[in-house]
Amino acid sequence: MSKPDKRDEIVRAALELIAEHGFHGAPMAMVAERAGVGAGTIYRYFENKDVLIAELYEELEDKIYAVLLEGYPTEKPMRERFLHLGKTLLRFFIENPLDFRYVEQFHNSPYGVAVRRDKILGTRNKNGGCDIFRELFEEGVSQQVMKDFPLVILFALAFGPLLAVTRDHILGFVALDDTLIARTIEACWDSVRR
Amino acid sequence: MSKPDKRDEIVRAALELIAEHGFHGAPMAMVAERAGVGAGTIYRYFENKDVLIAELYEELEDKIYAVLLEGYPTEKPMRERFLHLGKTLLRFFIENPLDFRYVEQFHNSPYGVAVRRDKILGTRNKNGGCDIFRELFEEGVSQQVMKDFPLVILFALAFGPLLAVTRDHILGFVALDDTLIARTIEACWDSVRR
Amino acid sequence: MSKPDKRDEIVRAALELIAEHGFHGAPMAMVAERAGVGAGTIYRYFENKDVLIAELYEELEDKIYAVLLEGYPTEKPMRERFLHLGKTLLRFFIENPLDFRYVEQFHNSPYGVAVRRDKILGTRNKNGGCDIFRELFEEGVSQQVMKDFPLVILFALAFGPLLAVTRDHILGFVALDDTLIARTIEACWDSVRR
Amino acid sequence: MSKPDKRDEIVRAALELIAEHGFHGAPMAMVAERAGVGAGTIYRYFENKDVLIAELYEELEDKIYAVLLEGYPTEKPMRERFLHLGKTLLRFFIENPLDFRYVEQFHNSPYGVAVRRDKILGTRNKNGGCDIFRELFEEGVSQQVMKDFPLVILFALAFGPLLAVTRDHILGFVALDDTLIARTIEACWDSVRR
DNA sequence: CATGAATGAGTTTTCATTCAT
DNA sequence: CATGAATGAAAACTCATTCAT
Repeated sequence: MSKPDKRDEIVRAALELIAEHGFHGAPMAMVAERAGVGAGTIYRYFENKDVLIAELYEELEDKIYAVLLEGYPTEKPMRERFLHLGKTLLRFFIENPLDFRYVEQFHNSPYGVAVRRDKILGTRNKNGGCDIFRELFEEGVSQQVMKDFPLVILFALAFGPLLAVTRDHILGFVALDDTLIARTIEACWDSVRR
Repeated sequence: MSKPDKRDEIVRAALELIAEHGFHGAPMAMVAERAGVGAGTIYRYFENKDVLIAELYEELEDKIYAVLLEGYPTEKPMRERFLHLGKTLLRFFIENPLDFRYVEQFHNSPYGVAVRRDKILGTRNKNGGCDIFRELFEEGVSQQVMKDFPLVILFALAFGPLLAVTRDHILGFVALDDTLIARTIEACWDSVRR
Repeated sequence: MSKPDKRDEIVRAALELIAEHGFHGAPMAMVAERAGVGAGTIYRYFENKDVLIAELYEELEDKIYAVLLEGYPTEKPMRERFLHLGKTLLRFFIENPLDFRYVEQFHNSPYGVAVRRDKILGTRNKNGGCDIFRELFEEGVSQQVMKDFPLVILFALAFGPLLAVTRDHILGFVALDDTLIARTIEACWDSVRR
Repeated sequence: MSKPDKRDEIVRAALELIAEHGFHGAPMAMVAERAGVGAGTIYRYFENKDVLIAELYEELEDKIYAVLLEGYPTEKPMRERFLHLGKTLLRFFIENPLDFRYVEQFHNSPYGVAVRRDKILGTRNKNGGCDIFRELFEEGVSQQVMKDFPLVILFALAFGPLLAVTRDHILGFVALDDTLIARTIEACWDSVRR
């Protein structure tokens, strides 16, 4: 019972520090201190810093996928499903800025590139909630509701603005409320739908 | 003739290394080595690493703005102007992947955030080609051709997918040709237009 | 037992090297090597080189004050008290040439000037054995046993020759024995007494 | 005519910078800049930095000796000659704080120790105005006007307070006027006279 | 002669990782 | 298992000196 506790503390501390200061602004000693454990203890749970970073990312991904799947209107029309996913994701990021900052940092690092490569090439068996998007887009294309783009481009049209908008919100460049969130996602829908 | 040579070599080396390995994966010693100069030489041209990073970014920005303005169809309808900008930018990034990677790294760093803040708040007098977008979007909104969004969100809708798509192309996840580029930018237009 | 050991070794190594070669002739790497520790270890005990230098000085000061106060003839006439202090200090420096060299280096550096300023302006609460001199001189002036000089000048008359003579002894320009020490301090007394 | 000009400018620049910032706070490039010459030019006049430092010191010494000898009352009694030397030197230093700071820096450095050694051991043929003190003290001892001390100690008794007092004056710890100067030197005389 | 751009060895400091306790 | 003191390789930056122009 004490083992998972420590692990969780380490993960939480790493998330906070990396989200705020970046990978290089979060020395292991600082992570250990904030987690309330010894520096060496981290290495009992994670082989090294890279592994800690990668596992932390995977946990976040799982968390996000769980949120996305919750209340996902499987039977509703595609547009509604798209809007649900977009709004849920945007809201999640806005309410969990640390998670967002971390995910962003991760994607913009060598680690992130490798993970994406695996994911897109389908190497990874566990694609998590990502499949939900893939299915949605594939269905959208095949049913001629969405534009006939490669999946990767549909992802870009849907997520690109979403991430950019979240960043701006967190940095205080724009204040997103529910209305604006909904309208933004609808604009994204305009870009993917026929 | 030898002064600009060295400076250029340093800038080129920094661009390559930072684009490929990030700011922290490009030690000054490595930059010097790749530039074919002594380590101390860099400091004759740039006060410190931060200054080198910032100046390199500014040079890239100027380069990009010049490209965007070239052949900009001032008199044509808004849609065409938007498409021109989008396609030109996308093509530029695809043809200059190092520049793209660098700009991305920069934006995702403390430096970049500060610069964006200045730009959005209009503090910087020299906003370069950025103004061209601002004007376009402001005109689009006021003439009710574009959706009535805050500027920041219009930026996100236009650039978000563009950057995402470029990243994927560079990583080899999708092969963008002229047709795909045109269609992608048109999809972006769908998201901003009424 | 190992913690004080390392710290002591570092302090000792720093004292030796700085005494012999000056602040700039004692790189941290050299201090570490002579102390038999890793370079990074120094920074576990001292925040940076300046702090190491300052703390080392304070330790020396405490040591010196302790020596001065030991056997200080509080009740004896002023002349004897003066001679006691002078002779004790001179002997201490001669027997601890490294300490002397270090204190001298320190006083002749920006650090030292700041410390002296604090001391003279009485800003520092802990003036240590320095007070013993101040009291002696103040009493000497008020009782008209000493010349009516500002304190600073009395200090100069008493310590100036003492430091100069120690330096010469250490450099081998003169060989001070107990008799010569006593006579030298008596000469100093002649300069301050009425 | 232009050669000595440059040399003088270099020497002046070095004096100013070293006096103010110490040897290590006066890079050759800075000396060159302040002197208004190219960095390489310094090396046409001085083999290296050490030589520059040493020659600068010698020039200062000559200057000081010249001042001391001017108006030296050869025929007057010893006391008056002593007071003349002391007061003249003290005044000179107070009026030329840069010179003083430089001389002090020099004495507290490896360079200075070597020079003093040469001087005291009489190795150097050119002892400059130092001889004037030597003669005075030797005469003082032999005529039993001064205490029977080794020369080195008499030097210490005379110069020690003088340098200390100058330092304090420059640092603003005491304000020396003509009266205080005279009284201070008289106090020094008390310490050397029988 | 004069220059000042170029150099690279040397300096302080940080931090991921290990290992004796 | 947990610890955290110790490590040393690596980073940014400085500066005395040289040498092509």
